[in-house]
Amino acid sequence: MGRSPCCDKAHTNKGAWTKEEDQRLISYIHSHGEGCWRSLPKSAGLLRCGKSCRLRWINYLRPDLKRGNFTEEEEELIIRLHGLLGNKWSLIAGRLPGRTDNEIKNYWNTHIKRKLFVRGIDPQTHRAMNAETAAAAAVFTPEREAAETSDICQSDGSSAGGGRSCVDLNLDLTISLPYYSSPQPSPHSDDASTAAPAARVPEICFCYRLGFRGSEACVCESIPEQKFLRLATS
DNA sequence: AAGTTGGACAACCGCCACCTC
DNA sequence: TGAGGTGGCGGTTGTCCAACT
Repeated sequence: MGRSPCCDKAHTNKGAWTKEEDQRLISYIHSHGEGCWRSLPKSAGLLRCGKSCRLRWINYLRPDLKRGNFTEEEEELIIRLHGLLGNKWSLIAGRLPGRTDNEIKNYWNTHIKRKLFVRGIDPQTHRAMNAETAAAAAVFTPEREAAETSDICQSDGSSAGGGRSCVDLNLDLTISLPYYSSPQPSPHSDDASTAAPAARVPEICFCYRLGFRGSEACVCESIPEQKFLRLATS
């Protein structure tokens, strides 16, 4: 006995989405929010698998998606993150606002892989592929690391130990509030600079980061004091 | 002009982890 | 505690289209 199929394949559409299907999905999610993907197609009047709806929304229809070409900065960040995380596309996507794991995965396979090959670097191991290129393309030596880091890091003189802080390269993968190196004013703390690092929280609605949108579930905008509290107390 | 090739990207598939009962 | 349901993830495939022969 195998697992039950996620949907009735005999009565679902496959392939490219039509404009009408997109519109149905968008309007349904706008009025009901994300979630319960299994029952969503039926409720929204779509002849699609729930998984397909989720994928279409996350990878293409979400309003906060950043369309268009990847910038040099994004590309370098992806390479560095891939070197650290491997094929953890969702984690990498989490560090690139507006980009999806699918988009990054595709970009990696079509652009970056080739570029690394040209450089003589194995895209999987991020190491030189042969002895000839090893000397030139050796990675992760302290000197090279420092030189490459300078590309995506900026000197702001505010951080301890050298006065450097990396731009959005927080690799803390624990489930917690994000940490920012530069102090940000917060209504929860009178003096952010004197607070312990763990207590410094930025002004970001975590409901939003979890996928809630505006009026759907989040009331942070109307009650600023509740930012973060919903996650912590629920 | 027609056929072929290859790049780009959307979409699907199967597996896994987590949650609920 | 284990079975089933569900969502999420990564790998792979399918399709479109432009460049090339």
